[in-house]
Amino acid sequence: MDFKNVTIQDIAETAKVSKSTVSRVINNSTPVADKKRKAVLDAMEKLNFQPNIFARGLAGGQSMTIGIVTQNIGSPFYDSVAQGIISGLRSSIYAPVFVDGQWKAEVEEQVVQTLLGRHVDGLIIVGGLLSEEKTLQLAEQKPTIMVARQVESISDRCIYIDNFEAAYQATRFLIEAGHEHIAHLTGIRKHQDATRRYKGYCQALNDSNIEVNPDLVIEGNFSGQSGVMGVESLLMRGHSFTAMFTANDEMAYGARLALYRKGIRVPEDISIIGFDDQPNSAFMTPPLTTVRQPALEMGQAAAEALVGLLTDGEFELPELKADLVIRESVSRRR
Amino acid sequence: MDFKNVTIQDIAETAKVSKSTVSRVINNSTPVADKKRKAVLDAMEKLNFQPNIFARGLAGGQSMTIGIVTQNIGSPFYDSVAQGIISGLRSSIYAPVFVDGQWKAEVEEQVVQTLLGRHVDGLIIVGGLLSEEKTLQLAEQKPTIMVARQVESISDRCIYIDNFEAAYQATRFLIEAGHEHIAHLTGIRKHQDATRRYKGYCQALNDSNIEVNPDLVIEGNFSGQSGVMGVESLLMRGHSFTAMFTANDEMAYGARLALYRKGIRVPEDISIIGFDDQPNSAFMTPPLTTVRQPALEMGQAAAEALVGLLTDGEFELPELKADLVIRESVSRRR
DNA sequence: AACGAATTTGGGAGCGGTTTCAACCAACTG
DNA sequence: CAGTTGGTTGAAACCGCTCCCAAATTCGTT
Repeated sequence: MDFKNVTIQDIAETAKVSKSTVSRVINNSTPVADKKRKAVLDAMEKLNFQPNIFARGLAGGQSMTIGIVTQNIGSPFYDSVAQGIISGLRSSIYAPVFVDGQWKAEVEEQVVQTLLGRHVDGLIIVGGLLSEEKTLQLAEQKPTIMVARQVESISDRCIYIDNFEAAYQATRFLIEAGHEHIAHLTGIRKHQDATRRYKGYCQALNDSNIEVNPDLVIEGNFSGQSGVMGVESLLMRGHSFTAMFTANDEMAYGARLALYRKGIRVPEDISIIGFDDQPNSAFMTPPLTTVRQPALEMGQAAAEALVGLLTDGEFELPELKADLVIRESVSRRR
Repeated sequence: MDFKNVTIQDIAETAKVSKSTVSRVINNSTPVADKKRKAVLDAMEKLNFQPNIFARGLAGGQSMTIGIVTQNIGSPFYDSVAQGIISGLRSSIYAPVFVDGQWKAEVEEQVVQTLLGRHVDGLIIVGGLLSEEKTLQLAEQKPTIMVARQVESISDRCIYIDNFEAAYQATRFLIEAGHEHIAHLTGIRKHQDATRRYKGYCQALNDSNIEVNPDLVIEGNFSGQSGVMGVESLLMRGHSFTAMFTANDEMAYGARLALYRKGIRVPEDISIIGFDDQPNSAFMTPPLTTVRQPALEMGQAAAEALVGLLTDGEFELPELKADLVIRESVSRRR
């Protein structure tokens, strides 16, 4: 192919204009006579010109990249968000750079620094543990959108679903199916989402005049393993229950396995409802009833909003809602 | 914090040397007198200097980034590889940039171009459909490592497990457990891995003097849904079988669900063995016996090899093997 | 026809590094 | 002690692009 890199200078020469003019047509920054514009465009086409991103960054201060901080790319939820971001960015000039915060505040701070060091033009932070203060500070120096996390002071730049409400609905669904003794496996306490889901669960019970039984609430950590342990301790405690709500699907899988081991049937003996609607949940046996977070949409909306923010300062974040996907893991209690 | 960006010039001034010298201590390119080196280092420390990546890239031609092409970041296997790459790169000066090829040759070519346009210093391609010719061409112009894919002409730069062998072992395991009628749900035909796994399955049967029954082989597409459809057609065809080997875990989940729906027990009536050892497989009911691909290790090894290649031209790719993780989805046939 | 205003253009100074090249300096040789 | 030698150092060119500023051109007026 082309051996030497084609520069703006080369195309300026073949189009018989100055490189300033070339730069202008590339960036649409100043009107250029149609004739020259065409000449430039033709030359670019002919020479297969690709602007050097470093030179651009150096001179203009724009990197055309946006940094994305996720927590644990490996988990299905973060994946879907990432996919959404990718697709939301596809038609823009921005390319995503992903870094992983691993749900550790120090790591997260460090990767953000890396991103800043790479002069990303904007930031999307998915979840995470960054303190409100730091987040705010960050958002002030760099266009930032938060996904799946609510930060008071910049709530207009956060996109998230109402975890409290979603958990409330899930629990309510169980109650309406006739369940009264409903266990709950929580997520990690310091995760905002986990506590909101817990509160939604409590509220739903209260609203139906069912007292929250602390013995039926077990703290998990969002892992499958904690799901099996949760069920084991629940069983050990001896309080009977006919349904359970787990703070994510992963734990539901674990719970389901533990139950299987004990020969307890799902949903005949115990109903389970999860949270997230991971792709695999449709293939659990029985298929898991769960709360679907519109992860893909969230990512996409975040990306589009950020591009808007970067382009003309205008952006809009939709109100996304979680909804219940009803499958077969919940049975009606007579 | 620091308001204006600190440049090499600033630190040159406070250290009372020329910027050339500063550049030298940064890159260790030319010996510098200990005194000055220390002065420079101190100044860098004091001013919290961070070299401008664009300037570096422009002047030196190095971007300190490496491009990673995955297929469908969302799938567990690719995720694990990505995690491995991230961790393999963590201690290096290189930062990863991920792009998604979506298992589509055109998309893949395009994202590779994007990467090249961003002047990545090296490339890691995970899986993918790029033609051998194109791959070769790419590998010549940019240091490249292929993961989970074997390309003849640059096989020293590929890291993959022997899919044929792994499938052979899996099938053999079933045979040794006394099964003779073993079904197989294949992956997508044009994926190299899928056909190798299929061949391994055939070979294992042949070596045990069991004829491959075409009616027991169903073409799937690696999705859970294709797993349920696979089982449905298998059942429809009416040929009895007591075990099945699916080309990945996802399909095993689907198969398991379909069986559950028909009231067929696993593993009592039918044994299942999968491939990949996805994190969720340990929580299938019953926990899935499967072939573990050391995805994380592959990613890590690839990253380290690439860094080696980039640093001093030396690299080494370990021989990684898949191994069987035996859980509870296979039963002994008397 | 002449003149000022409004638009397009081109020139050139950066952006912040790397790298070549020549100058410098101290130590070593004969 | 002059002449080398080899290791350090600084000056300056350059990487490719953006953007300010002034020059050039076009246009509308009087």
